[in-house]
Amino acid sequence: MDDASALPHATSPKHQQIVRAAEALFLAHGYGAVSMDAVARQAGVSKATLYAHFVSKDGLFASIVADKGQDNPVVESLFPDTVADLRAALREIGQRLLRFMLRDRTLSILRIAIAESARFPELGVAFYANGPQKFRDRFRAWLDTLAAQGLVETPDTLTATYQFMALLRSDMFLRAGLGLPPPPGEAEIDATVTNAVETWLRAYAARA
Amino acid sequence: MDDASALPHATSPKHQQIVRAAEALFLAHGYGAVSMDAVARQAGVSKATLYAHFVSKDGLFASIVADKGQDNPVVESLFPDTVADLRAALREIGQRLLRFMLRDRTLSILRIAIAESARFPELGVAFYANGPQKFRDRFRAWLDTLAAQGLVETPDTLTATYQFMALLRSDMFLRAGLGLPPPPGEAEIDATVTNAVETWLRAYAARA
DNA sequence: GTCTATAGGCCGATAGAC
DNA sequence: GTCTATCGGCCTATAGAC
Repeated sequence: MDDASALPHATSPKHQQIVRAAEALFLAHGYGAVSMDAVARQAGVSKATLYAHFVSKDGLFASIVADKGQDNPVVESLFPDTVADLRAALREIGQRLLRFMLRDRTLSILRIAIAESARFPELGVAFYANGPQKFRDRFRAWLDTLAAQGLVETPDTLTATYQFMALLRSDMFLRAGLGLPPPPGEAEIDATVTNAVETWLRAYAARA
Repeated sequence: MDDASALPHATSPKHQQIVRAAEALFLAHGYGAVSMDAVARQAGVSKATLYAHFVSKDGLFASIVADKGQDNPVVESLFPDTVADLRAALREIGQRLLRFMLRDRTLSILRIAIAESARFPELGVAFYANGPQKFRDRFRAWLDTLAAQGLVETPDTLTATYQFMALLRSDMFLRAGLGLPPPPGEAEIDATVTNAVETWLRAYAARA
């Protein structure tokens, strides 16, 4: 997003101050509610300096949000080639994914992406590609290896993947996205994962 | 929200023009992106008239959104006391609910509720209560009667309800909420409903 | 590169005539 | 009740000194 030939280098201390401040403010309050004055104040620089590093508010916002969602719960060790206990493996994956989806940071990015999807269509695309799509592809590939080993039975591992993710979200993801109190507790998360895994296994576990 | 003793009557023609204009603009563009000038222009009244009917922009927005989400797909005839074909009944309910959730109007309201849930916390509560919660309660009551008849088997009809709704949403609800192209097609909706019903039946249909 | 100071515009909200 | 006209403020963005 930056023009490296004209704009200061991204490793400059003030640049990083600006990025940190903008990230915190945009994620917390959204695009419209954050002014460039507020970003400059929080970053401890003048507005002119801010505009020396980023061409516009749009540009600043886009460069901030474009780099988000890079972290995700896809850890290779979660998807072992050989599985002794399918139920336990699914629970571990489910716990990891659901807790990631319910993190404040994840929900903040989701809210921004949904709220500004009309003004910045690429936001929705980036969020989906970096988050759900990345997990979906990795999980589906894992299911394919399990299917080849006869551990799961389905002609459609893509649908099985979508359903696993949907069962995990249950209604907690919607409720958390809407900011409904109370926030999900440990017990509720554990129970949702267990229920999701049991229902999914009834549909897709090999009938021995 | 209005002070009936000081503000013009809600049945006034100009009042309705304002409400219609504000509803269209807020749902299409969100709270921050819509100015009172724009509402007045689209309604064909002056800004002073607008402020004679609504005390502030916040008040206008709240009174608009508070009345949304009253329509929902809960139709009593969808939940018959006796069910000859459980699969067919679930498919009919699923088709109805999923198509409702994917309507432009529903998604617009959802986006607004999520985007402005920080500034207007009651928005998220109202959306959830008028939409998902209403369907959830009605569907669960229906499942209870089916369980009493031995058609479904579960000690936890609430979880079974959440899972049915989640399986229907699959990932289409998230994708549509993020505005990702292309919008869901007929074939995709039909297939998602079928897959949801089949997976749910494997988990909860009585083993006869 | 960074600052102070400000241009120029749009915003929400109101005053006052009719 | 409805209008025209306008206020004061905050916004994005920039000019000019250092």
